[in-house]
Amino acid sequence: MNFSKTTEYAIRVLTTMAIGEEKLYTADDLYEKLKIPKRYLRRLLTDLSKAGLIAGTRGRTGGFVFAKDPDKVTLKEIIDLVEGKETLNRCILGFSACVADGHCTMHADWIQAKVQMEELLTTTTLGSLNPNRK
Amino acid sequence: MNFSKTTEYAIRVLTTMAIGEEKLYTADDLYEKLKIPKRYLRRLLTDLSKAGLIAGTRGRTGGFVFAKDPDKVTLKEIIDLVEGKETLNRCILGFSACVADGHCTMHADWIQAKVQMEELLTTTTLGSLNPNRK
DNA sequence: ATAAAATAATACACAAAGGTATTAATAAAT
DNA sequence: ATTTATTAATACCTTTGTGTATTATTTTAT
Repeated sequence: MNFSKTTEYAIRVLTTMAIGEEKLYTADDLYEKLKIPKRYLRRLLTDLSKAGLIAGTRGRTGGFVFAKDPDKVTLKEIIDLVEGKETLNRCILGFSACVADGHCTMHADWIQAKVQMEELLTTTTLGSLNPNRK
Repeated sequence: MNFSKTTEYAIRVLTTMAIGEEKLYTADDLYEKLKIPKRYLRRLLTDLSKAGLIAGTRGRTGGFVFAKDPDKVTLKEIIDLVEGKETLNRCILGFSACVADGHCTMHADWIQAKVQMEELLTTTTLGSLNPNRK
């Protein structure tokens, strides 16, 4: 029941940028704050800006800016982006094949638990994670 | 929100053995039925028998037998065995560090979803997955 | 213009998970 | 005893996620 480290990194970076006071963050700023491996972080930032979630400007006064409305970016979006869409579209527990060959024997409880998780992922936005709001 | 492929394999093998009619399964039987890569399956079976969930006997009439009461083997046990105990003991979403540095900003909804999942994993036994029971 | 400070791109290195190949050991059937 | 069918053990290969190194590009300050 895990997401990849990269997904974790992405969420931490984005929440930091979406919630924090500052608007402009350099890669080094984020490194100091989050201690995500420097070079890896750089690449992640480039990917996130390609995806349009943040925007990077180069040069001496450059850095990254959060480029969306925090209330409109859901965790599901981020997961889909980093891990690929199929991740959450699989059988309960994330299995690609159902357990008891052919018939899915998962009970209503399971379906409910899964739906609840997905519901949370699609309704939880970066903005809603802000502890200073509540 | 995935478990490893190996965990998936383990659960499929064990449910098959716990629920099925036959008692003795050779590695080839299980391969035919489940199409899990042959050699990898062999190794998994060896691991599962070392853990005491199944018992293997060698020789011409050999094979593997399910060695426990299906009603007493939980999914959590299997996951812990294959992936290690920490897997489920991490922050919500499986993250090792909380999202907004220091304060866990996850709402009660999240905790509830996690608890529900864990509850299901500890209460769902192999026996309870049997579609012929209900 | 030149230097400095930042991102961008590309290629390489490492480790773990997944999967394969080979050989050894065991036990029953003949 | 020999053959056959099985598990057991070990070592290797492949893929993917993670992390590093190097170099190029852009922009501003001086």
